[in-house]
Amino acid sequence: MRSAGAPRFRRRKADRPGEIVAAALAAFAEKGFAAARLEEIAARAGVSKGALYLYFATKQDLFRAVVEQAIAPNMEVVRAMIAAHPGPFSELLRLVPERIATLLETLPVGGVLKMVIGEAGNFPELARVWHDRLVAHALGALCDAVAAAQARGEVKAGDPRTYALQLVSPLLISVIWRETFEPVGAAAFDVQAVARQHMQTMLSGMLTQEAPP
Amino acid sequence: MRSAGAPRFRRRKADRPGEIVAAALAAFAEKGFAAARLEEIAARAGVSKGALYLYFATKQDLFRAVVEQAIAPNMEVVRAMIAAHPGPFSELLRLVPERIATLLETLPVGGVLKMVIGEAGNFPELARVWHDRLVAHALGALCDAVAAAQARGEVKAGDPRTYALQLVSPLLISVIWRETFEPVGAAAFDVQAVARQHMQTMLSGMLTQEAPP
DNA sequence: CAGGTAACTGACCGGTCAGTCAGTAATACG
DNA sequence: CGTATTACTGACTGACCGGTCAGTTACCTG
Repeated sequence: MRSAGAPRFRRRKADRPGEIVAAALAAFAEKGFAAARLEEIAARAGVSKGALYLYFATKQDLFRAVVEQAIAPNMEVVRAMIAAHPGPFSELLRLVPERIATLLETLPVGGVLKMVIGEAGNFPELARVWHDRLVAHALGALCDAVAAAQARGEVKAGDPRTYALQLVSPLLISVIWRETFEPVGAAAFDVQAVARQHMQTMLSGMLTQEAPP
Repeated sequence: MRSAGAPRFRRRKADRPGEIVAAALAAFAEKGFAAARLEEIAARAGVSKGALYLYFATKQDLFRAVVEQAIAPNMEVVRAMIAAHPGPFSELLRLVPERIATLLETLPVGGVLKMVIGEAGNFPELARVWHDRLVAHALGALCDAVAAAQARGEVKAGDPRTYALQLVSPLLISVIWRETFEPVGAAAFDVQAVARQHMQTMLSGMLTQEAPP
């Protein structure tokens, strides 16, 4: 006995997985793995809890899918970054950080980062996926760029992997800061501004001679 | 009917809270708030679960106490850092990072950091305590030192708060890296080495003139 | 417009765990 | 030594939540 024309649900097998993963990403990023409720994820995705299990075997499986999805677009970014700048190191440093900063502000990297850090202890294989498929690639690429610049005599001696770490750390901490302390009333860091100043500092700290203007 | 001289437990009201908090710190740092079991914390502290409730009203209360305790020794570190180096900025930068690195390796800062980042969304008031009582002080002190050095003409123009962020970020990321990716087989960063190289880079990046040897 | 298929629902189950409390035993004290 | 006090124990409870499944309903096909 239901009013005509308003079906209780629609059958949309193709779209469900994506919608569910998107809802799960939001929930996990907000609350972390353990505290996120499947019931709530289902509600956000506009389905019942049971429907989740038509597409994902377990909560961990869903988490895995979320991490995978959160990786894919970022990987593309990394690849693009490498491909675009074979030129002199000073030029790379001038362009890349701002681009990264923009992406960190656009994609929900902060939430995912928080999640990976927070749950790494309990779900090591997810930390492994995140590391092997994304972090290692990105760091490796940056590392190679630094090493190449050193070989060309542009950059001072020093461990290239550590240089890579130095380059990205303030941006990552800015994002973590935003997720952790801003909701609590702490003053924000403007990721763009941090990127600019850090680039400036690192340029004059790493280069063997003053960069051309 | 129990063998003589071996009491089932001792009454040690004074020592219990400290022991329980220490056990809880270890458990929370290892597993995070939600995944840590009160039963296990009690066992580590050598008491039954019921005993926890003689000293702490709820699990959250215990978490609060852990955060508070984890703050205290670090606060002392911050104060010492400020007090010890009114001298020229280059000298401060030469000594402080290595000292910080040592402390990051000694105290269980990594676990606590992970915990605060991971649970900030679910327990905002704890992030607030951590920020107001520790992070803000530390960052503020470093910020003041930078600003003073700028006033003396030692350090280039730029936002001092951002400079402070740049200075500490790689060390923090190193520690987070250790907690997150090393257990999964990722290559480690030697925090000491990172501290040395970063100090070097930042020195020549921030100072208005080459530092005296 | 049947009849069949499978996407979807939602009440339910079993396990887990924070929190309780009646009882027990260690100590303080007279 | 006896007795009062209270730190402490551990079996228990109630709520919650991941996961299940019998039933329901949208949609497809002839």
